[in-house]
Amino acid sequence: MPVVIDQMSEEPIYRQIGSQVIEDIATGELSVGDPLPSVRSLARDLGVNLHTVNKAYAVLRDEGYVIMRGRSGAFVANTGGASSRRFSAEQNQLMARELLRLAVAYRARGGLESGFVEEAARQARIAFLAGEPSGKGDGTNER
Amino acid sequence: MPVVIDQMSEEPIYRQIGSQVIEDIATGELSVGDPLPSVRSLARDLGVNLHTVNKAYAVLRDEGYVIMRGRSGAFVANTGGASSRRFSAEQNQLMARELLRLAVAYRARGGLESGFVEEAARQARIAFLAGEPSGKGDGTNER
DNA sequence: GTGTATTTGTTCGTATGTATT
DNA sequence: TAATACATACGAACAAATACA
Repeated sequence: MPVVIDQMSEEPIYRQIGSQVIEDIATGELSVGDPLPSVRSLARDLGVNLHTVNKAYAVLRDEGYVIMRGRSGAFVANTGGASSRRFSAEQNQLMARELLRLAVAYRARGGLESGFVEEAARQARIAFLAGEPSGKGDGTNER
Repeated sequence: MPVVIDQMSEEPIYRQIGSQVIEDIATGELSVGDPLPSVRSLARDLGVNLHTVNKAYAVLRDEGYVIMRGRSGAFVANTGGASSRRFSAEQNQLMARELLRLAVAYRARGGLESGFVEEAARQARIAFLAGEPSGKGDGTNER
């Protein structure tokens, strides 16, 4: 996957990298599931900092072109850039697993099924009550 | 014990394995005392490294779902988390935070409050469906 | 029983992406 | 931009348990 960087260009380097990766996907040079070079190796080849490549990859990920895994690196995603459709099905399945895990642990502590459901309903009320999820994720503002 | 791994998922592989083992325990497919596949065999079946499976088992052990006897393998412990049988307010507060986090994320994906509560109730039903540990002769012979 | 081979979990080291400073 | 620490995943080598002739 040859990538050429023009240091004199006005376009940011991370954008140049990203554009060329998208180009390769479009032309078919990169297929779905293909691995991208690691941020370190590509950064070395291009003579830029690894954060520059990482930035490029992160943007591509946010745009839905690639997916990134811990050690395996970055891979071409199966969406041609359709960042909008962000697999809610997978997210829901993941959430279901988490809920089951919590429920099993709750039961193991001696809790009852009704107690778990009630607690879930209570937290749901809090989550959907807040007009703006300002502090996304964190739940220290319970009461 | 069929385990399915999604290499493209954002959830770490070791977590995917662990969640599905918990699921099998909750549904009764895995009973107390049942041996889990060896880390190597399962790793080979899944096409991942043995350390990934080992990590999954280690987490399950720390959470109390399984016990590991050196090189004899891993076995299902007496009902998830039974090691900490006491009703812990601290644990429940942690659970509440998790629930709130899941609910907020669910809402962010466009879900409704009723949908979240229903899903929680469904998972709770599964979790409490498994056979109650009828005071069996334990079996946690440490060492 | 004994020696060998296989299987198993463990230890050490490495590579990678991410977050923090 | 650089440096660091951390979490995830993999590979090679090791030591204990097991199986077998």
